[in-house]
Amino acid sequence: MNSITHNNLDLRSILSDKGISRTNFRSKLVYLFYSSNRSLSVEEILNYFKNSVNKVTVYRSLESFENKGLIHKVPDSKDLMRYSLCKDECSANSHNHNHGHFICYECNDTFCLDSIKIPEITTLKNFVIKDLKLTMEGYCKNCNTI
Amino acid sequence: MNSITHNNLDLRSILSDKGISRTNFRSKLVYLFYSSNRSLSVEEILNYFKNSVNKVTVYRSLESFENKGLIHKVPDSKDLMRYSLCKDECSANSHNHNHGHFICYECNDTFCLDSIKIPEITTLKNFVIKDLKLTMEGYCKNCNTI
DNA sequence: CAAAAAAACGCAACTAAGTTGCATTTATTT
DNA sequence: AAATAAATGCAACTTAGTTGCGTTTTTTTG
Repeated sequence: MNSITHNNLDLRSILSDKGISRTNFRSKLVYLFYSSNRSLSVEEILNYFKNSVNKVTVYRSLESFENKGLIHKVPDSKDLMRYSLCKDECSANSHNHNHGHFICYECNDTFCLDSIKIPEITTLKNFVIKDLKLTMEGYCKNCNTI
Repeated sequence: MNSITHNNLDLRSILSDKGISRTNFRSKLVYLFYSSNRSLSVEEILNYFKNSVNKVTVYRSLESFENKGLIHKVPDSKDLMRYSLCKDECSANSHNHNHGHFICYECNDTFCLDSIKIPEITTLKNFVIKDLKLTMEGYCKNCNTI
């Protein structure tokens, strides 16, 4: 038995299916993304793996995962690199990012808010909009202790 | 005659009025902001002054200008430090940033879009929103050459 | 299954943006 | 004008991320 599963999902086959080399570290990393179910920064990943992996490997693995449509960049309050698992509608060549993001001050997680549709801007004459980002910060549903 | 003016505005008295030390460099820097009438990055400021000023001085001057309500941070496509002159409604203790920003791919300027009101988010239960940013990227009215 | 090719890894060294401490110079206050 | 406060420049440092390259692991191919 050589497979890692999470919620009946064979995580190691996910790597092969996406065309990502199934190395020891990458298998563990994809497991970390699925089991933690939150956005991850490089620092958080390095802490999780203690010193058993080099930071260069982390950066290159994240880059590869992103290129193959497994994860995507999300905004961070300190403008660090941070990644979340892609939803089904993302693919290798086109990530679906037409949604808002919420960054929590407390847990530092970034939430993709698919329910928030970004409004169409019509009052902006002579400007060509190629990309549009709506980012919120505050306290998320888990950390909101008011 | 010891004053620098721009559009009948005495720029040196602006520094005194805001409680900012009126040094040689700071006088020239405030003039640069008013005369270029665009957002500026540290790199652009250093290039403008060639090597006649130290980067530390630039960083500390920008910090001081911001604290005194003269300029404010604006987003940058590469997440660098970038600043714009404040409008009247900004003061030392409260900057008015409840507006969208547009970043131009071509000239790298960032435009504060006071006309764009950020929509109220009501569908986000149990999240406490403390800050909200709407950022657009593309080609501005000057660089849009279609 | 073994050999060849391709991709991933780790190390060290590097880059870019920004920060800090401290001695010196310039402004402001009294 | 002297005393005080703030700004400047330098060098050294920090943090986040990148690059080159020799070695190891994985994947492909016969």
